[in-house]
Amino acid sequence: MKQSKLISKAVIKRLPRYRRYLGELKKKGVEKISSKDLSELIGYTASQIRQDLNNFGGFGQQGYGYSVKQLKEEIKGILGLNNRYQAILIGAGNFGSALANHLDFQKLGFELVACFDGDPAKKGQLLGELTIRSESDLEEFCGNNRVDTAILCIPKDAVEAELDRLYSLGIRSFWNFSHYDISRRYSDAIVENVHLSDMLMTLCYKMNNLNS
Amino acid sequence: MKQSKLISKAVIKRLPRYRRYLGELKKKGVEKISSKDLSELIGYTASQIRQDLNNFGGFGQQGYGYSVKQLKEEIKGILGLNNRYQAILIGAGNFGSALANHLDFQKLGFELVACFDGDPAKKGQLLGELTIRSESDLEEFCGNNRVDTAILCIPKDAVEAELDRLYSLGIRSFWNFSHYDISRRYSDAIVENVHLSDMLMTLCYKMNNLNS
DNA sequence: TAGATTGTTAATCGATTAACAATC
DNA sequence: TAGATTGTTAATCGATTAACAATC
Repeated sequence: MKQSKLISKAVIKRLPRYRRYLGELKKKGVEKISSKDLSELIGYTASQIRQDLNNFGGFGQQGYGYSVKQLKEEIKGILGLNNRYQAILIGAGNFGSALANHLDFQKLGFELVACFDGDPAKKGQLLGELTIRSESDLEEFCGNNRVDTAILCIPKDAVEAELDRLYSLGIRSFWNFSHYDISRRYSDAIVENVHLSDMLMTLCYKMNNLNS
Repeated sequence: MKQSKLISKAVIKRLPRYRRYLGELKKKGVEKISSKDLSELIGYTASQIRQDLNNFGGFGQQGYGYSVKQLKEEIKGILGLNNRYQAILIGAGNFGSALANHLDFQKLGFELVACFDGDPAKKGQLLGELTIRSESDLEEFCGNNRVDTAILCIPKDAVEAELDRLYSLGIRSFWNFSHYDISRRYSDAIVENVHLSDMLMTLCYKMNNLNS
């Protein structure tokens, strides 16, 4: 991995898709693949694939192609999926529960180490393998454990106060399911936003504009 | 709204954000806003805002700015949020329930008219205002009701068979939470993908590459 | 009228695609 | 060696930013 120059956002967004398709190829026992064949599978141009991969180093071999296994590992490394960033879940409602139950955090570079909910009735309940903690135990937990990331599954109105708490506890990385604008308040925060309603609106737009 | 030329994807992706901020301004009672002021609020350049809006028509007034109320309505119209596209939910697990309970479909151009789940034990249970139906009632329901969109909240392995069924029932619009590649199978399908694990990987990458 | 701010054209920047020499 | 396919440079395309004339 060379990666001296800055990698563009567009490239980074494509990396998980590369990883996914390479994983499938590997499962099928495919050992090598050319940019052309991968192109047909994944839906990027062969040229773009070679361009993308060469941001990080020359993983291929002229006249041969790319080793599926090696390339998959390289991309894992680039994405940093071998990390175990410790994440806490804030809000154990429908969305929070869905994430906790269905995402394979380990494969994604994270470990879910705790979840918190403001509803006293939920305290002590099980969410997957975790016991739901009271919101008020947040400071104590963060004092005793390293916490790298907070997953915010709480309503927009509750985010600002919660964010201030988390930030003051040293947390700088957020996976945000609300529409609250974290980056505006803390410019040094690392934020990934999931705006589901925006996505559904985009689908609505597409449906409206089929013939164009 | 003129919209003779084709609107770029980049512009469309920004529209929901415009709508959101304009909604907030309207709530606060703000009547007009200049591209410069909106720029500081929303985080796009003033130039970009004017460029974006002029794809659809001259909504502003020189020397004055934009009417918040009018602009919000225009954007609603462009996105097509006054529609009531009839959507059905396939899969009433954690994610499906989260969507059904927390999204305001009416504001997003849709109406959730039914939900289906393969688990017989769930049949008849309430999900919000809807009663969960059996997967096997899908054909009958689609025969008696207009269905514009299917929201796929089922595991990847189950998607292909289900997709074929839905497609054969005439459904061409999909909100897809799995990693199954719908567009590859049906090139005339309108698809919006939500790849949560890809997003989390992107966050992982960002955390790894803070200093660059 | 003078000031403000749009609408729009031109300039810049970035990302994708095409081409091809390098090389396995 | 000949064929295949990469790595990389150059060309194209698209999106963003800057500039400014039009105009409210």
